[in-house]
Amino acid sequence: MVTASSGSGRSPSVKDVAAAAGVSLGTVSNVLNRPAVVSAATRERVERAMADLGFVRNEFARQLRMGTSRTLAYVMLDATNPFFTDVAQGIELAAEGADMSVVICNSNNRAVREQAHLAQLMEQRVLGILLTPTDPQAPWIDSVAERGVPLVIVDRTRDDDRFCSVAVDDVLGGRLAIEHLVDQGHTRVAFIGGPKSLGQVRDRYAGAQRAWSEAGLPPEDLVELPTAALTVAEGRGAGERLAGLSAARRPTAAFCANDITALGLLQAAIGTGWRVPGDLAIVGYDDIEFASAAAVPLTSVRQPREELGRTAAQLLLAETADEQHLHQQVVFKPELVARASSLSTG
Amino acid sequence: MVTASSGSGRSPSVKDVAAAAGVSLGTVSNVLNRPAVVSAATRERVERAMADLGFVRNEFARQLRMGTSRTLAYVMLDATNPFFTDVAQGIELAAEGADMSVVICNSNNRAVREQAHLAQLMEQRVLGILLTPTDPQAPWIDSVAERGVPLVIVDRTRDDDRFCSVAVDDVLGGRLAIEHLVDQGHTRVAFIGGPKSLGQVRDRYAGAQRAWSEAGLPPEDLVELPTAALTVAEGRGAGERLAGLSAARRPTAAFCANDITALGLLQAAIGTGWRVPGDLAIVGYDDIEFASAAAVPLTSVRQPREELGRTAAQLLLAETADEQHLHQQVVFKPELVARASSLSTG
DNA sequence: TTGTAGGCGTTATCAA
DNA sequence: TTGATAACGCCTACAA
Repeated sequence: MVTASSGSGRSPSVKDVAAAAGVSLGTVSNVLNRPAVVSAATRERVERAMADLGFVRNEFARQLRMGTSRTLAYVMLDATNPFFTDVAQGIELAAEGADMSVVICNSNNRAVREQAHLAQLMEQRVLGILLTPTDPQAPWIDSVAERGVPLVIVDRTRDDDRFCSVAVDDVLGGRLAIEHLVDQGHTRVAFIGGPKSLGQVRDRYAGAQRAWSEAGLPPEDLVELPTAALTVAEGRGAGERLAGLSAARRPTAAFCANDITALGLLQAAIGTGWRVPGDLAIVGYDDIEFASAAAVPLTSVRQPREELGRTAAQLLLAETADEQHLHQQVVFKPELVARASSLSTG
Repeated sequence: MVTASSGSGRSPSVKDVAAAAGVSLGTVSNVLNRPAVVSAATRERVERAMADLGFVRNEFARQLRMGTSRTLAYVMLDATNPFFTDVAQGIELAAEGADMSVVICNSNNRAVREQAHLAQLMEQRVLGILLTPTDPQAPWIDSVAERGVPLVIVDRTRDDDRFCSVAVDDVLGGRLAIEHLVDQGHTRVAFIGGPKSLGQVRDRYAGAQRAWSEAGLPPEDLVELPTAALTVAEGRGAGERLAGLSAARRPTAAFCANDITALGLLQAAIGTGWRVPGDLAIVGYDDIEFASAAAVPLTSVRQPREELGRTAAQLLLAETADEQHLHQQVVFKPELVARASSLSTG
């Protein structure tokens, strides 16, 4: 029952097992990898020896010999952001289905960490890498490809097509939000979000503007309230700026570039005594778990997060399997989830 | 500039580099591991050859030879729970400081996944394992220790002391919440949470009861509203049950076993038209990011999450370094963060 | 300062 | 069905 290994200097190898079972090393290997080929009696003897010794197969030696691993890696941008954990979840499910394992790394939004992780993963000979990059154009991403390691870009896109990528159409997302608010009869709407250096913010705003002008509404009635970041505090601040406007000039609805900002705005609105959506309708973006848990359940634009991860993993697996693989850029469509914060009770 | 490796069957080894640079294999190894010992000229030649060939050191071969890895693993219970991602963050920081790398696995609350991860990690010869177990008493955890792999239990405790563990004192947390509400003058309070099969719920309730009786208040005035899970919906449901009570019998405050439940309760309260904290004071638990973003910022009990992870990693590193290591159970104290949802204005 | 040789634990090939 | 042996790529003595 108790293992012999505890206390021993190094863990037992196939050689030790072979000696203990009184068979050759090759037979032990056969028990491990092609049990059918070895007789029941010896197999049992070997298995008992393995159990007695507490044998654990050494993955390093195995991979060295085999030359190929069955491990994918996901280098995520921010492990504390629920968006990415859901993406990771999708990746894991797809990998599990293909009998692969996944190692998750976290760059924490720092380029140096990303580089370090990529270097380490290449040394570990992972089969392929999924990456949400700090900067999609960064040159070190190319060097991964040059080393022959398949890489798929997740939730970002690149100008060229040297990689597969999966992303969500943020322009469409912005459009959906505004079309919904226009449908609800709003003719003066705030766009709250920033900074514009974020591609997501730019795209969502662009989609909003396009939908606005297509609705035939004057550009100046889509009021931009820029924020320094997509945080609760900035959302609250935007709410206070809104409160400072005269009733005539004040928008009757706001589209926030993400849910966090929208929650801040909602907090400010309720604090001011506004009814939501009566005095101010609010639409967020991301449909985080807490959007529906808000005091007034928040209308939001949902991105297919798990599916994003699943698809990315599938593209990666396809690329590892097929040498003559053609890179493809998959773009998912977001969808609007309408809740109380924007639905005029009527 | 362009690598020679792309397209070649297998990636270049030290031998290839040696051939390309016109030196011996040992010299290449020296360039890699003891650059000081090789002359500047040859070093440069070797380095150029490595760059030209796109050489990447094979970590498997390296570890196999060296016999020891510099990798820790954290098997987390639920990657989508912000609590655990913060713990993971703390682990990563501590590991980074000790020049170790961390692989994160996710059991998704499923015992079979946990077992599979543990088995795989042992095959990968990780230096040590941090684990938030699905069941702290599970026998397969012991078998990790029997194989001589250090393991630290995170955010759970075991009856025996065969492992180091770090956890937070939930009994104290429950006590803090109730003491705060009693301080605020409440004499009829609801405890909302469940199921009791969760140790956390049991402990928080026990602490609440203890503080309540120590305040000299009659036990029946700490009203238990059990829930089937710690979800928004269950919190909302509890709110509706509260609304069904006559004004005389209705508690003036509620302590929820976690923030998610508290947010559901808050939603119901605002929906019913209650003022918070005027008609109902609310205290949650966990101090998740969105507690402060709620419509009425939520009072909550905060656990030192990053510190939990950091300490766990330090214990693990100590255990790997010291053969005669004594296991210790570290218990952190939570703290109450008072916000508007429980602070009587005036 | 550089080269040579042996072995880490595994798997696969081939012969018995 | 089993056993012996040769790699896999790297690191470290030790020899030159």
